[in-house]
Amino acid sequence: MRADHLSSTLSALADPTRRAILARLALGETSVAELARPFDMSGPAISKHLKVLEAAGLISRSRDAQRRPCRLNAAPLGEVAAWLERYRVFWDASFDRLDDYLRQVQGNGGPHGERQ
Amino acid sequence: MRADHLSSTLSALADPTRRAILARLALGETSVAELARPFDMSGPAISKHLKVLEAAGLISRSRDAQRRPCRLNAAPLGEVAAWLERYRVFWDASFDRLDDYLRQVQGNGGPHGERQ
DNA sequence: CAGTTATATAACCTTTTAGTTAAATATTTG
DNA sequence: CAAATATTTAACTAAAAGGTTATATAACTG
Repeated sequence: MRADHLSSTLSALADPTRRAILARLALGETSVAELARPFDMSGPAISKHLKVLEAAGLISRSRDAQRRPCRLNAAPLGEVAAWLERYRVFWDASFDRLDDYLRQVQGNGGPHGERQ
Repeated sequence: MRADHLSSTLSALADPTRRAILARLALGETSVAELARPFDMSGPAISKHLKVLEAAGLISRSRDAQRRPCRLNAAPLGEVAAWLERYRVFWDASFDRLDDYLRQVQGNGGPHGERQ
């Protein structure tokens, strides 16, 4: 398991089952059984996914009779978004054009740089 | 390796070495050797990290004599940001307060629900 | 063309991940 | 308290991840 928080958050998110669980939880708190329903997967497998999400701080669990309802804790997603912000300029279309411009000017692509 | 694009992007990002490589590339295109310099890690290890980043579409490589300079390709980061947007409301402070309010009103935390 | 530099691949090892089934635990209900 | 329900833990397996060293490839340089 990785030490830093951002890594464990990203690692937890890098699984479609876990992202689907978060999407369900965005609709509201619910039980493990209901979270498991959409998946062709054993209960213990879901339980492990929930453990990963909990370890990453993305969900928290309470108690309701036999049920252990889960709820979304989105704070770590905010940290991911904050990390991503530093790169926003790189994927904005305006920057793509800026980047092309800089490469032309600086000639980093060589004198015959692909003009597109 | 996971099938969907978002998963492989998040998986590629879930490693501090690879994120550091991206941070370096945000300063501009550079060689594998220079990317490797800050890390106490063999060349092949870095080469593998670059392969993971390339497979996720986060970098692309060109040729400059013996060098294979890498450059940042931030488009997949944009996809991550787009995915995250759906959750922004959940980590904004205003929502946290709204959520507390809803729990009090609906009594989901039980009649003696933790008031704090 | 021999040597050097830069990088990639092969083969291997260890740890982690993601799943399984069977058994244990916690809680409610009759 | 026995049975039922909801979930977790244990033990196991297979595959993937992340690292290593040794070797191969590609391109330049004398």
